[in-house]
Amino acid sequence: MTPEDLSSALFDIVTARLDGSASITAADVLLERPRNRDHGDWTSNIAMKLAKSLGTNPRAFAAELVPEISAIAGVSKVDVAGPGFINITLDTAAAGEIARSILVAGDSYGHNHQLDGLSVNMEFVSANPTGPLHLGHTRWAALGDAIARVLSASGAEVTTEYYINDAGNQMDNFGASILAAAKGEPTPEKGYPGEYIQQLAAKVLEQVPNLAELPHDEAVGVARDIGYRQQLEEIKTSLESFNVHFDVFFSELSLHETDPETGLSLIDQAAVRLREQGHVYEKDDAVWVKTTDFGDDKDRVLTRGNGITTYFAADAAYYLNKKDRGFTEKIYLLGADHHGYVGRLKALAAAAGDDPDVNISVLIGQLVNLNGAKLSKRAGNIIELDDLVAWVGADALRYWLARYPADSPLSLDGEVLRSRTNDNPVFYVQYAHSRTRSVAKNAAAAGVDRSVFEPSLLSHEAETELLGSLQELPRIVAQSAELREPHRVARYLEEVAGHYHRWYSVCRVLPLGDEPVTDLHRTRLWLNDATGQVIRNGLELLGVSAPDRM
RNA sequence: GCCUCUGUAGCUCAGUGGAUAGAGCAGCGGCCUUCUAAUCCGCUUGUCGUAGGUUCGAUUCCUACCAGGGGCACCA
Repeated sequence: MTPEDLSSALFDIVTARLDGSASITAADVLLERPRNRDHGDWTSNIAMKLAKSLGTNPRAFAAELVPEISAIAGVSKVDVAGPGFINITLDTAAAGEIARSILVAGDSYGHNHQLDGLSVNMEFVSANPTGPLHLGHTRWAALGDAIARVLSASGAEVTTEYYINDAGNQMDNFGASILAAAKGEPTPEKGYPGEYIQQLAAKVLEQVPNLAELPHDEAVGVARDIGYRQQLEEIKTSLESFNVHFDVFFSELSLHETDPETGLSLIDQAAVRLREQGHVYEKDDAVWVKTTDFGDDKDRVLTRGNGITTYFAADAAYYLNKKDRGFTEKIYLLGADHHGYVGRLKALAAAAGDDPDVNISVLIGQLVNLNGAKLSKRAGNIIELDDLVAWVGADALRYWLARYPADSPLSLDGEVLRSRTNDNPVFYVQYAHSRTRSVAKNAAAAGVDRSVFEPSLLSHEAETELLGSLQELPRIVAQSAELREPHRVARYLEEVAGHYHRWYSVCRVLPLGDEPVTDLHRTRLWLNDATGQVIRNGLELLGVSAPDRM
């Protein structure tokens, strides 16, 4: 008896009762875990939802359903309570069966079909390649990667993508900064002052020892190109060490390159396409897109009076490129400092003929600060991602960043992240996992194996609670994917870990002293192992390791 | 001025219309010769920012207001 079985059985009963007088979908027949366990294992508010359209009293309607629900295999008790809740209690064996289901499903337990058929482009981080990843990027790296994982686990086809802003003045400023450092000159105006610039300059000089003798513009170009390649490699390495994977690194520069056959760049082509759709006009020597037709608060410039295209033009070309690659949904994960982009991106999607409510999602996250201090790359007081990882560990950092909703302000406290106490929930969860492993190991040594599984024996209150939480993983994952809120997985894991620790303290898997090994011990080993599987699968979705020992 | 996010226990925060609003921390008090005490058990804490509205029911949805964060380029 999985929750899905119960849910579909309930759905059939309600549908039959309706007899075509009202239509409902499976999603309407929502089964929930009641907060108060006195209200049973599962509860449904379907009677209250339907009472109005049926013109009947919710309690009366619920009461009519009770006999049929009671007849479902594995259901031991059905009550109508309060304004019309239907509270369902399962018999012990039916509830315990989930432990076996989990172990059969293994690493795929929790995966679901909520988003089957959805093709998603998930863009995040996209930091300028003019310096190392720093604190400001950590949240998007952890969150974006976790979102991609829950989407995939829910059946979506996901491509993770990093947009490299490798065009424009900033790259020249970057090159000029490296050149200045190579020559021992002060950082130029609008340049990058960080210590890493010195190291990049040293790399450039290794490859081009006569850099200082080249004509200035050429030297800037050489410093820029070599520095860029080096910096991008370091960014990729940092992301790997943070367990964040990108399928595609997309170069903005490639949007500017002209096709030798047509003489047009992707940006030019985008302008043509938008013009063909009737959304482009000229004013004050510039070329504009009428994004206000699609809800933007002002029109946007594609080509400036001086003939140079804007960053927005590249955004447009990039969006069209994603559309051409066939993604039904383009997700952008941006910081709150970019929230002004939402309107123009949505308008862009609409102008391109897409549905802005379906084909594009712009997720805005609040910024992170560390011990109250905000950091600026330009100011040179950056805290690099690598330093943070080395300081507190990738697991603690990723878990902390993933356990809060994106729109919740977040501050990092290095001392808490390093602490081995309940201040730092990652250890609470990881410890629970390692405990399941050590119990399993000791069980093997004590001759307890999984040769017998008798779920009706899992009748202790702590086991009921634990089983109840274990069966929720699939719906938690589906919900996290649907809402793009992976923090729900983290909060759920903390709940599972709590139930496990409490179970551990009252229910022994191993026999005491000279006690014989019983079927209860064997069956509990199933439950122990199933718990380990659930925690491992959940942590995997957050990109956090599940150690066997701590 | 406009847009947007946030406001829940002393602190940090969960809670996508349900029943008596939760967790961790902090505070006080318990349990280690038996599967790892990084665990567990007990006690204590609320005008869910304010005021209206929507309905069987609102911390949750809508409106206004108050307070705080962020944003409103022919920069990238």
